[in-house]
Amino acid sequence: MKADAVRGHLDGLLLAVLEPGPLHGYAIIAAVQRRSGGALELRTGTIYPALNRLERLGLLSSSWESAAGERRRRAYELTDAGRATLAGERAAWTEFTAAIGAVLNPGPQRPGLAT
Amino acid sequence: MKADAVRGHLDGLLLAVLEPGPLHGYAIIAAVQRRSGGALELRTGTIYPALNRLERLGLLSSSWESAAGERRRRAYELTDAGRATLAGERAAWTEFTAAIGAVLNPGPQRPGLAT
DNA sequence: AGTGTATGTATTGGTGGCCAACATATGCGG
DNA sequence: CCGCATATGTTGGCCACCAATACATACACT
Repeated sequence: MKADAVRGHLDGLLLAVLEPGPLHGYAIIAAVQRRSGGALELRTGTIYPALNRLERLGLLSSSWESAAGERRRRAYELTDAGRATLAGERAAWTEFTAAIGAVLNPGPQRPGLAT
Repeated sequence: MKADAVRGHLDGLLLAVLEPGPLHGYAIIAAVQRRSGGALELRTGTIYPALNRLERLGLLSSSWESAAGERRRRAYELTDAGRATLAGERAAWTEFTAAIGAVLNPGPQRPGLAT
């Protein structure tokens, strides 16, 4: 998978992996990698600014977890607005793949029956 | 569809619309738009440099058509290398959608049955 | 006690690909 | 002869993401 592959779809990925429950940055990277079967390897320089942005937009909320004997970690959680946006991202993804897919793999042409 | 949507997939689109036969620039834009159901509207500033690049790479060949009573137009045609690359782009597209899709819409989890 | 490794958060600079805008030319209908 | 649709092309700019870097701490090992 080329480096730049997630371009334009990063927000959806982040929101999606946070849907089941809160995660911190490192765990988000691991979750994306796992759920993609190892195909997507996000970098910290990619997600931290993105998480920050999503929080500023009100799609995520964060809180520091500092259990004793643990490094401090910041857990991100979906807000209601985030959930709504995630639904939108999923719809956009469907449209996007349909559009590109239709050009890349046009179904069997049936001349004369096109609508 | 956001403006930047085709980023990273442009080459595949161009090769795909040229698969059935040669087309000139303007017709390529129209073909992509038609096959995508109107969702993808490429700009001349997008495709002309791209077509040039693909020709330099040997994936396309071009020839000027100048029928009498017609504006001059440059028809682009797939080369064998272009056809091979198109196959690769299709495979890459499948991988790409599988990866993003798996993160965005993880199938019903079946704990304990994961492979 | 000291060293290394894995975990964890964060910032900075750079790049490349696409778009918006612009420039130009011509066939054709009114 | 004027405007519109068709047609090919160039230039500048933006911005999202990556690579590299920096730093801090828990824990295992010696």
